[in-house]
Amino acid sequence: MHAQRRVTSKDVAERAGVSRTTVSFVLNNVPGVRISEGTRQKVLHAARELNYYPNAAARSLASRKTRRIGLVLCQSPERIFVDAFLPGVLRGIGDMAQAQEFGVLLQSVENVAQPDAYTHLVGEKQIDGIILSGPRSDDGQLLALRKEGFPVVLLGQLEGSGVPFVDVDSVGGARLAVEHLIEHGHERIGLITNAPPQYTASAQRERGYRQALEEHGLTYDRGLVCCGDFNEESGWRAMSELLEVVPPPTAVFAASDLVAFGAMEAAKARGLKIPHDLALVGFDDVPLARYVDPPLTTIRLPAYELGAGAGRMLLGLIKGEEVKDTQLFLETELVVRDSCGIHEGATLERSV
Amino acid sequence: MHAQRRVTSKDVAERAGVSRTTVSFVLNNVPGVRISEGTRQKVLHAARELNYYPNAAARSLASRKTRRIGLVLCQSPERIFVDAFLPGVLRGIGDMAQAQEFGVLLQSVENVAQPDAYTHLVGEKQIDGIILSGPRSDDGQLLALRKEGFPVVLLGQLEGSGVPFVDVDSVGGARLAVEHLIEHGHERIGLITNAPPQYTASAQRERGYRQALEEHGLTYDRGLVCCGDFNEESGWRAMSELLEVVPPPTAVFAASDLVAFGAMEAAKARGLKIPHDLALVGFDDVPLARYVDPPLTTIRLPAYELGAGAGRMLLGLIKGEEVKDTQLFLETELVVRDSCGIHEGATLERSV
DNA sequence: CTGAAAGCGCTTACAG
DNA sequence: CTGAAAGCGCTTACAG
Repeated sequence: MHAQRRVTSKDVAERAGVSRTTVSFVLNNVPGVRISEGTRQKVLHAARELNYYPNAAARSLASRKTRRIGLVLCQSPERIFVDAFLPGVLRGIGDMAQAQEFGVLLQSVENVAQPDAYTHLVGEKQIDGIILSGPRSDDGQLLALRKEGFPVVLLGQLEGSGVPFVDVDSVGGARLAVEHLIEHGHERIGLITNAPPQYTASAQRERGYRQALEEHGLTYDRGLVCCGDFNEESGWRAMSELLEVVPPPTAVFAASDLVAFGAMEAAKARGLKIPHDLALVGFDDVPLARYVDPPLTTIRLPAYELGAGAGRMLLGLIKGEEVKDTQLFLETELVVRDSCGIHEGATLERSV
Repeated sequence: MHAQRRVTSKDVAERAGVSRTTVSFVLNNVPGVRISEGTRQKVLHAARELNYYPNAAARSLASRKTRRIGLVLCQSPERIFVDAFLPGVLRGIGDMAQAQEFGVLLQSVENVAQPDAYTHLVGEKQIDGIILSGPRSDDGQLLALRKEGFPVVLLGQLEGSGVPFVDVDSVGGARLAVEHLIEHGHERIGLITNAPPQYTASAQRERGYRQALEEHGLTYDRGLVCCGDFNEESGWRAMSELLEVVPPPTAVFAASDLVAFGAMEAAKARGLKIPHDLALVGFDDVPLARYVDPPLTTIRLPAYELGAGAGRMLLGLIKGEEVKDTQLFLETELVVRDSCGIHEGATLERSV
């Protein structure tokens, strides 16, 4: 069907009256090689006239570079959360790649720990580097790749692994949320974590909560901390527990919007009005945070920037540039809506 | 760094004591070539021992096949909507590709109409076929590719173009929504379209609305139809107009959840209780539809199946299989929640 | 500043 | 059932 003799660099060379070497030099803009402007123009012209595209396979084979990066998406328990940010992250990575004329090869993986989940991409030389979203410590391939010196950037971090990453500044984000509550007069602030404490992000968000309290002279009360588990249901349960505490908290920081939604429903089910009877702040700013009732005050994650940051870092690594900062924490932003109560007018009366 | 002499098919051949031809034959399972079981095992063994991966570039160059499909994502005005389904669609495509050992190359495109938005992928022989999401009629490249016989499958349709596609059965979905309302006693049912009528999906959803009315002996009243424009704001405006009509509709079908959210707020702002004073049904079932107040009854789109269907069709086309059904309409599903009012117990009294 | 030639690592007629 | 050899279309020392 679409056979029609392929245009090769030979055709371009002939048309321009030069060698294929020269064609390659000008089309790739090879540094350190000076081509006379006349020759350059002739080549460019010929290429355009013939509608020439260099064959990617031939190019890769000869140059040992693929001009492609792999994006490995691991289906983690945080999936719903990851899904909400995927479009932004994808756009960030895509833009960075495109700017350098790199392609993005997508690989979804059920289970990163399975033997050949994504290393075949490296073995087959399909890609020059990898962005791995949702790294896990039981992922043996990752460390192996790392040891070989293959460029890898994590979206999220793997503590102690030394693998370059870009991640959200979760500690700072949590602190932002809790400080906001403190500044508006709350002193008994409950925490519902986003996930069990073995998850890095969970531990970090708790740390931020703790820091905020301590910096403001409030004591950390273990009894005001409950564990969430990614979904709304866990938020419901956690909030139910918190409301049993005597005296109950006047505000709750739920370190995940999804968990916050469940928590919100639980509070409402007990007849509490949010924010009047209980202030609530979430974390993530998933698209629906602004639609719940009341709209949720939360911490926004920079999805696009995460993708762009990871893309930029990986591309730097691939090019052998000296990447100074291989541990990138991106700042979050407090999005004030109604659930925290500050729009209600008065801030809480200090009760002491 | 990670130089360590590459393992090639020559190494495997030597270790197995056969020629590279034979290695290629068994590793690729070339049909019509019978290799003795002994030889086959020797080769497989050697390959495993050496941890051999065939070089993708060399393979592509020699075979003229890339084993990759391109996924081109166009940033359309429906972006927010597309975003909500991207993860599912991606998973569907990824699963189909993976099953056939194909890779997925992602390309986001600002504007499909720009000259070389994605054809360079074809020119460079990066991919064997394309899935194009959000096709537009002013996309010249598409028709050109099509004419060359390059395998293309659309996600969404381009009427009259003859390009294979998989799409949602929008007409059927809209009918489902409106029939549901009719069956529960409504006779004055307003329509807020999801977008201006030049958009295919918009025209189709309106057609479904009309069909449902006519099949149930209700007359189509132009005065009960207002135009949405993708976002909530347009839904707010449209609902405001509809509520001016005398007598006003007792139910409204908003052919997009986002638009429905705006419409819902507009109705509430006028003091109407949903579903008590006005029933509302949306379309899309975006993730947040179940979280609004009241939870929105809507039409669910099969995101995963759209991706899987497009992947399967494209792979068939690439393999030169006879693809019987190149126009695939996927069924939607009615998701009954609270906004339509049927959970309120009684169905509306017929007023005639 | 430019070119001839080797080589990247496979697949695939062709021959036996 | 298996192998020798050409060829896919580039890049890249090397030479001039």
